[in-house]
Amino acid sequence: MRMAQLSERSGTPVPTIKYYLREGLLPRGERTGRTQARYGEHHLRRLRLVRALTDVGGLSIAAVREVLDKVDSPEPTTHQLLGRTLRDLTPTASGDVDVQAEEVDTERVRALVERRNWRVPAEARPFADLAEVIAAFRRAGHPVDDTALDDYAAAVESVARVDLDSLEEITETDEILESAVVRTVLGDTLLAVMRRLAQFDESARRSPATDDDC
Amino acid sequence: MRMAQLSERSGTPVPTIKYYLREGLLPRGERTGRTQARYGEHHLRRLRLVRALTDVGGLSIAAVREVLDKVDSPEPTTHQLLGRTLRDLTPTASGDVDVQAEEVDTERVRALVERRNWRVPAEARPFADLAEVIAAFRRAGHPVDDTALDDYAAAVESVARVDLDSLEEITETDEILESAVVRTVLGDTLLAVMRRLAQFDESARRSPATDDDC
DNA sequence: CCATAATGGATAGCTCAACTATCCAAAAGA
DNA sequence: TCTTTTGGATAGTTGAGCTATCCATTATGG
Repeated sequence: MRMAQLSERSGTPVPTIKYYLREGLLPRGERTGRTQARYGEHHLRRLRLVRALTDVGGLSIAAVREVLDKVDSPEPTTHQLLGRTLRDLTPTASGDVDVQAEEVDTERVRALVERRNWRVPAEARPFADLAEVIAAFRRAGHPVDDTALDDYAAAVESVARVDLDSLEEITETDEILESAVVRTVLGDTLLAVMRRLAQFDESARRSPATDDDC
Repeated sequence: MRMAQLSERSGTPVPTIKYYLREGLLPRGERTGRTQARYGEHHLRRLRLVRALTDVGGLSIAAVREVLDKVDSPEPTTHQLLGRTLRDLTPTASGDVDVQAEEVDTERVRALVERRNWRVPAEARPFADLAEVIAAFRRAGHPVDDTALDDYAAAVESVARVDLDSLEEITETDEILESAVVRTVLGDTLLAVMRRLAQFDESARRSPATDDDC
């Protein structure tokens, strides 16, 4: 297909597609002439993937390029590569928060990891990220206590089991990484939205009053 | 204290504080002269709150202003106000995603809510949000099945119970709304980061190989 | 008490990300 | 043939989130 069709079928304006081509988010089409090119279903899929990661997942163009580079990497999908890819998907909008966690926060994360028997090294990216988030709670004047942390940890453990189960169902090995990225990034948004629904329900359950509030 | 001290104690540049004052994220200080004003601990707390919500929570300035307006609203903290405040904290980075969910996605959300016995009306904001996220999975070529949805729902139910428990511990009624906002917004980031750790652990648990990968 | 420095507020400017518009030569279609 | 469309290159636009400048006033040190 040509770019116009790619645009129509994906709902993305042609100039935006050209921009993605320039930025390396989308591979070039197959050249059929000096000023002509063809695009296939693969391009359409990739384009829809990019839109999902940016629009719903909230990733920046630069972040999308980074993870797609890994997804396209030719090396086999080993546990290491999977781990490295997931690790770099920091959910903080900017990603490069220069807020440094204090010693006390890092220590709490270390203790949590030990309590949960998590096999993650203290050098792992999300390890430091978690310390920073816990520090942010404290600085905002609303610290989280260890009980809540443990409860949250138990919840994400079951989430992670579902995540890994979903990946094991995938037979095409070259789709595993892409699926892991999509399910992790969009899954963050899904869990956040679902949490609002559950909060809403739990709040209604605890409130004795009539609640016909939309 | 004066603005210079407010800046130093919060780690925020003076021009940024002035910007927040203009944007209504921070109340004006108490005027002590035609070109002088005093700021108190309340301003410092509020400033740190703003930084946490933007830097770590990923909220836009406009979104922060909206939720702070509700936090500052003089009406008592009823269940309705709490629900309305939490409802409007859409986690999607932009918030105003114009991607429309299809009928099939909305129907799946309706069925999920029924299976879980959630007391949320179909007109609630997160209801439509969830349909949109599920649609995004499908369009990206990696649909979620109902089994995963149910498992995620069970996980967020326990998260929501922890959330509401934390709120019940708060005695100062005028702090409940602020705490709900902070715990919800920063909690999204915390859960996402913790999920990475749990994925990392679960992956290591399932992989027979040696994994000294950072 | 006077000179100097700092302050709060208003206004305008800057920077970056994410597009969007224009142009052009070549190719496609009528 | 001749009009339209295409892909690619280049430059321009928009909005968010700061940042810099200016000025009258106020604090402050000698």
